[in-house]
Amino acid sequence: MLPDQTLPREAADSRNGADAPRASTTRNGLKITTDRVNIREVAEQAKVSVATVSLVLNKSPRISRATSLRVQKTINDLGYQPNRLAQSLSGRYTYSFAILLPALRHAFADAYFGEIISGICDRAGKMGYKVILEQAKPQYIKDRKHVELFERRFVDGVLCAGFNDKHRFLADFGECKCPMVLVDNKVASMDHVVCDYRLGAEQALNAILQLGHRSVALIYAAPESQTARQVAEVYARKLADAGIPFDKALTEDGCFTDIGGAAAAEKLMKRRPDITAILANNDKMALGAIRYLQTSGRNVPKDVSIVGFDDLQHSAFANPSLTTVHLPLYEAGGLACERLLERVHGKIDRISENLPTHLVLRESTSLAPILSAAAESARQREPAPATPGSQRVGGHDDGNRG
Amino acid sequence: MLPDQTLPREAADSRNGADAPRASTTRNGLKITTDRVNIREVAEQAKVSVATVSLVLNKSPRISRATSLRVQKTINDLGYQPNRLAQSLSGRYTYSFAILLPALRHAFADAYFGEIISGICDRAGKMGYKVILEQAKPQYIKDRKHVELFERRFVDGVLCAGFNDKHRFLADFGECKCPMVLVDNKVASMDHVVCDYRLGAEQALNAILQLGHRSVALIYAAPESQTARQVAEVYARKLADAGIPFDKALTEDGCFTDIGGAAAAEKLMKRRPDITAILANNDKMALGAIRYLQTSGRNVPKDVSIVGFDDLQHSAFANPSLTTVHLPLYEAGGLACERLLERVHGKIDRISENLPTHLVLRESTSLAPILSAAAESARQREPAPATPGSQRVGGHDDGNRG
DNA sequence: CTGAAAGCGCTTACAG
DNA sequence: CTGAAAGCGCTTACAG
Repeated sequence: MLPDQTLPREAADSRNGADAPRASTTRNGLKITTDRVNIREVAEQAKVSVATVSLVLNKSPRISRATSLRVQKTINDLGYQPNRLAQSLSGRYTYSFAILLPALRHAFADAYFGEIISGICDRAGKMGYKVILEQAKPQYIKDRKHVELFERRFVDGVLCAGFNDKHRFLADFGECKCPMVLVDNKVASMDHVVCDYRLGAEQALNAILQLGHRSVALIYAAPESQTARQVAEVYARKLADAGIPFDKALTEDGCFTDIGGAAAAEKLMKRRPDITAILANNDKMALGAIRYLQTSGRNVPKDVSIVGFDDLQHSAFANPSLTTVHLPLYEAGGLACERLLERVHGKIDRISENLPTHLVLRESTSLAPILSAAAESARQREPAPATPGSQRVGGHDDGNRG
Repeated sequence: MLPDQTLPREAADSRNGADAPRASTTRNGLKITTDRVNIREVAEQAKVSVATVSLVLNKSPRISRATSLRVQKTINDLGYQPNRLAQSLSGRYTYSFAILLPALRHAFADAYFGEIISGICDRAGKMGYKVILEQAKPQYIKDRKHVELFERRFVDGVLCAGFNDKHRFLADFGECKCPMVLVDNKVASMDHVVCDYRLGAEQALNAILQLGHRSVALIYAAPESQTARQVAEVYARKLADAGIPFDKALTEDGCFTDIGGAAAAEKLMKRRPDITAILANNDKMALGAIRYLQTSGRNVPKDVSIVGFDDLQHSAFANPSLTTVHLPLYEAGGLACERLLERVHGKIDRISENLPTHLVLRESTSLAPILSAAAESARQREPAPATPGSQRVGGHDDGNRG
């Protein structure tokens, strides 16, 4: 009896050209052809019809156990693998999804997108799906390549990350009834799986206010992004709740980039040198702000505390390590993938998920300077650890998903 | 006359279910069906055979200009898009490549791989190829999914990044005659496109030695990697050339990670407190080393200079910004993609490319402390710029590719 | 429970 | 220069 996991055998010799007639030889008592084995050969060898092999392949309950086992054995013996082009051409599904990103330079090198992509790929792999990578460059959209993805049968669905209200082409998917889900973004009433930016902003501002900061700035980005607007809203509300009136001069656009974050921090500090804390809408802008503050002679966190959003892997290795709102981007990617498949199968017709965040307290935040000075005399100094420890705050892991 | 770039028209109404008989109506004088248009309908409308449409589609020179134009117009009018599953099933190519990465956690969030992936995707898009993402997890290899990529006709070729001599499964591609190219790695005699790590190491060590450093450490990684071995070789040779004997105690494995880099720096500095410069085999380890040095009370670069390899985007935004060997990873990905296509088409049967590097001088390097002290008195201080400037050294852009 | 046959939408010799 | 026909390798009603 053969072991359970018989590996497919490779017919290594290919003396015949691709167009030569299929030459079959008998070796080890098994029929082996020099070309790829197809379903017809399996059928012949197992003495059943091609239809039966197909049904076995697709685990149809209509096939008797005996027949199924016999066919299965033949499949293993011959090392048969169904041609997925033929499967998809005849069948309903391509078993592929596309990830569509904005037209940023070297977009796939961005750690934010990388987390989402990793989450999607891992989950897709487990579901038997392949993932292709696409970027929405202007010419791409003009040529309607995003719709072509479906029309030419490349994919069953698309996962979009990094888009906002301004990306009007997103509506094309809805018009074509093409399954599409936004990951970590909301646009109109489209399907989405997002991190809870409101909750994240609350967690960040609770920490900042608790540390005694009263002059708190916001480096925002892309007012076209619904999640970014939510952060701005919570920022205004939480300060108001603490008796601090909203001041537009304390907010600046950082364009989601490190350079933009540095530039925004510079404008803010020049306008309001009394700022003692800055909340940034992502880690890159937060790190850019730190960079500016340090090169302008300020100490982070003693002079100014910084809080970001994302919790990218290298944010823990910055100096100082970054206090930030952890966004479950990897999980959002995976969940979007799963829901998208259910959507493709018609099991659900609406995707709307909201994943909880938590704050990761690291070195870039401290007491407001005025409190810090008071506490200084009463406190002992401890050496900083080599590897930055992180403290998790406000985790809502009981799953308050919408 | 219709404009040149007529967009395909969508039959927006789908009152008929998917399985309803194909309903054709006439609107605007054009035949429009509620289902996807296929090649047969184009042929009927253009009053030619299906074969002719196919030949027009594939720009065969055997079709007369008049016929070609007429068919082309019908294609535009009907908004016909060939089903690529059918094209690939009948034809020779899938028009897809796979990117295969090692089984690291969240591998796609890694900026190093991200640069390579971006380079591949951009070039593949221009070549009309799609790119799918795969990860070589243990079970994946055990199930021979990497070979299945070809056997089940998912792809025409595979681009591998991040592997080394220990990844024995790479040989499977050669046995199956499956086109595969290694990006930024060499293994045995397999096809590859690499950055010139020898040149990079020379550029880094030239700079370090010129700054007067004599006690120079190396944080290496993966001796199974041929490129990493090359850096170690050049390190030993350049020091020897400068009259500094090789000392194993000055080298430590950093496992290619930031944590590993920090740990390696700690071991090195405890063993040899006199070290004034460290060369790390990648940026992550370099940034980890900086992190350790700073938290242990040392100043980078005044006490210890650090040089990395990669030039990742965020390395320019570290504090201090990182002096590093720029690896043309984006370009390597693109070139590998291009060569792989030539290999698939049988135009070449061997890929071996070597791309030049250059050093980017930033803030993490300075004169050796002893020289620095001497120079101190004679030098004026300048304030550091907000955005770190970079100085490019040793660029060999005249293309000395092997 | 299984088989014969039509069909998915293309490409590619082969004829003319 | 163009067409009729076979074929790529599957799936899916439809019969029995």
